[in-house]
Amino acid sequence: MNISQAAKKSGVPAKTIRYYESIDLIPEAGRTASGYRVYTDKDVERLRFIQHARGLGFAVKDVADLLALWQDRARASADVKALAARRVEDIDRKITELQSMRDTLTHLMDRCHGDDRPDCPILESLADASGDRGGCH
Amino acid sequence: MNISQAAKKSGVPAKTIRYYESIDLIPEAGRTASGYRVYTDKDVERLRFIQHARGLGFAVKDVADLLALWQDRARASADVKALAARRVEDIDRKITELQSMRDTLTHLMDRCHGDDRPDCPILESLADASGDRGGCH
DNA sequence: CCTTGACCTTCCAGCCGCTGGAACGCCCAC
DNA sequence: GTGGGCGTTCCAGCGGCTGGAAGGTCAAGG
Repeated sequence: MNISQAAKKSGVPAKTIRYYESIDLIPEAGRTASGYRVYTDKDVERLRFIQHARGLGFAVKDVADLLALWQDRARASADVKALAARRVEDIDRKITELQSMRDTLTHLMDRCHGDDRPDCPILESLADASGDRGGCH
Repeated sequence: MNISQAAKKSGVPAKTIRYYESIDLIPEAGRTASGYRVYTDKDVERLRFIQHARGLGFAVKDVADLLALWQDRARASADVKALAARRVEDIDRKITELQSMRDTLTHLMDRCHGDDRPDCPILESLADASGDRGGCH
């Protein structure tokens, strides 16, 4: 199967497949006599695995680790779980940060009348903001 | 005041200040005879404004818009509020996405015993994952 | 047999928001 | 004058692709 079929089956765009090959996330694909890349169902399976891991937000480097564990029959599931746990920590940190931004913004928006007059607590807060976070409760 | 003092006062690293100048987020700084950049308290105020807006996750382009509104005495606070509202929508989308990743991961982790045996629902799910999201309820 | 158009290839550039580093100049204290 | 700590410029790289140019290949239709 050629690259666009592999792309369709795996959900990974052809350009991205070539990119993954270039960074050695996937092995070099086979080639036809004329130089076209050729993919097997196994390759597609690997690409789908990558796609799912990326969909959970794993960095490409971590995906490489996950792939290695996946291939390793002697793996310890604890290693996989540890990777997942770190990813969850990452996510939690990000959610907390976003939530804090959200709180600040909605707090300021509540105080902004949002009409055609120039007075705006949002801009005032950006200009003042004595402390970085939390502002003024 | 020179760039490192402006950096200290504003919280924006010197390199980043130069970068902001290069992308025209801030006007070209004044210069001494020998070519050193010179900053006023007003420049620092502007940098602090930028820093706070970035801290709320506004893209640099949006920060430019916020700066323009800040400078514009005839602004409508509604325009500022609209920018903030779009930012909140953005944040909500991201939080939702992260939460969904988190849910999937913790669900899988609960099912992974995490010992030295190789069996691992996390890897199995990445390999199978019939549907992209949600997996298997 | 030739053309057309859809595929494939490579390589280079750009996105965002910095950040690091090289190679150089300036200024002040000792 | 010399050392070290500032400043300057410019170029490269991070992550994870994505777009586009320039060219080769392939199958179908005239």
